[in-house]
Amino acid sequence: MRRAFYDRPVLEVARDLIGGVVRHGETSGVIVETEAYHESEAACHAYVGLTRRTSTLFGEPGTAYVYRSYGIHALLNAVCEPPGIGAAVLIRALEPATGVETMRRRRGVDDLRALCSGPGKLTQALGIELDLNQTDLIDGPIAIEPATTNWHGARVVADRRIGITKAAELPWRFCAADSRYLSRSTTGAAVA
DNA sequence: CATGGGATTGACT
DNA sequence: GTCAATCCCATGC
Repeated sequence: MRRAFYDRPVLEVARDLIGGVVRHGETSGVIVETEAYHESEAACHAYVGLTRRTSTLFGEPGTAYVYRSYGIHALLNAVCEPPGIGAAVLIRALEPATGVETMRRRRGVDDLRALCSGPGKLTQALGIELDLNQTDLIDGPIAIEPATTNWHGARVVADRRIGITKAAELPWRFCAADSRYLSRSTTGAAVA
């Protein structure tokens, strides 16, 4: 993607990333699930304002925000909106594409559907750790490529975000309808 | 400096 | 369905 792709309202970016391809080294997968986070709502890390932790979120759009969750997992986000606004899209699930054997080795499981069907799983499968926080998604080790033509027009459904206690009512989770590689099934309605 | 809380996962009842 | 693992970092004394 070009930087301008991320320099837009985070909800639009979250929806438009469905079908895109995340690549790190030889491993890659098609994005089938995302969530949007914005400084205006309490579930977003940037809600507390500018701190050492959140400085990445307030930086250049098209930057990777990688942080540790529950002391165990690394979670990957794409920073959005202009500098000074804290917003990002959490990449929650991928359909494995390339480097599948490497993913299986890193994950310690064989089932294709278990490799990247969760935000902590996909970072493990792609070998993404905290040292990649703040790296550039336009010209850095992690790349996000546009959707291939067969993903254009793919149906997207919106739903409530998963695993949060604040602002849980917002329908800011976006999923490829009928994908078999989601972290959880959906109940939401189709999005334009 | 001590404390508390997670944008999760996998193992177990 | 329940629950512990484990660490970064914000906050408060």
